[in-house]
Amino acid sequence: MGWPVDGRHHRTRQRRAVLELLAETDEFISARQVHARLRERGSSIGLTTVYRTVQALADAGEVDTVRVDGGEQRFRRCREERHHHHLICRHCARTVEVTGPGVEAWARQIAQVHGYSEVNHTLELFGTCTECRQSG
Amino acid sequence: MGWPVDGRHHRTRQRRAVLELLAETDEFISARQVHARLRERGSSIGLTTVYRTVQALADAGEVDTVRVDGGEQRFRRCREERHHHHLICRHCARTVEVTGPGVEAWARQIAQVHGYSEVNHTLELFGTCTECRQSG
DNA sequence: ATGGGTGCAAATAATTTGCAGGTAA
DNA sequence: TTACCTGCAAATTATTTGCACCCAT
Repeated sequence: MGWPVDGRHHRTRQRRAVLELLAETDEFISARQVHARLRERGSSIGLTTVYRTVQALADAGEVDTVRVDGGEQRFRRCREERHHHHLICRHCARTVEVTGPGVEAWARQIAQVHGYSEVNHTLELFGTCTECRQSG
Repeated sequence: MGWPVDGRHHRTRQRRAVLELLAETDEFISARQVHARLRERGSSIGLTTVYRTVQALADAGEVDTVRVDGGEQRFRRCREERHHHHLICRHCARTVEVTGPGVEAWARQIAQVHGYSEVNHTLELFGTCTECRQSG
């Protein structure tokens, strides 16, 4: 919950590194990418630790996640506090956070009509960004 | 494309079996589940063939797919011709097809504002259905 | 001290691919 | 015939876990 600062968790070099990398990265990246980028810049860290760290951050709601085609999970630190969605470039993964005005209310209503409770939803937009369209 | 009836593809016992099972199944099921259910009812079929068949159907747009938490992919034959979304029970996978009136237009507009082209979106609702709430 | 953290190697899990036959058209 | 199809075994890919050791508190 209170991760990454909460009494029972240690502030280690590895976790700081992952957090820093995510803080300066604007696209959704996979655990393996986090691992690779950290190694490139000389930071010694194990892939296992990266997996554990990003997963913990996701569980704590500190980062958003999406599943891409191959079933791979990708992570991104959220800027918005409030609930929001993402517009993601399918080529470079450049991401914009957007909010869906009617969506939340619509979802609640639809769920109620069909007798479903405790609803939540996933909504992601995929497209080709300006730069990728030009270079593609 | 024109799958499952299109000149260059054979109508085999295995494909018919997968198609039939999907036709009578109302929840999203995984390739492994398709395989298991077919075997239960005595139909001999290889897991590989199931994977290839459901994937082909998905590519052809004959079935919808969602990714569940573990990254596993699940398939379901769509009833609706038009574009639609799903309200899925997170316990039993019972599914209802729903349409999001404003969502499509909203998505197009958001994408345009940010300069993204060729947009599509994924939108799924997850909740607990009436029956599962009572028995749970 | 000591309980959480780390990372290697091995285990899982989902899905794909190589290849030697089968079979629909 | 002749593509296309099937299925086993082996390979891939993403992610998790066992475990001995390390370190932040």
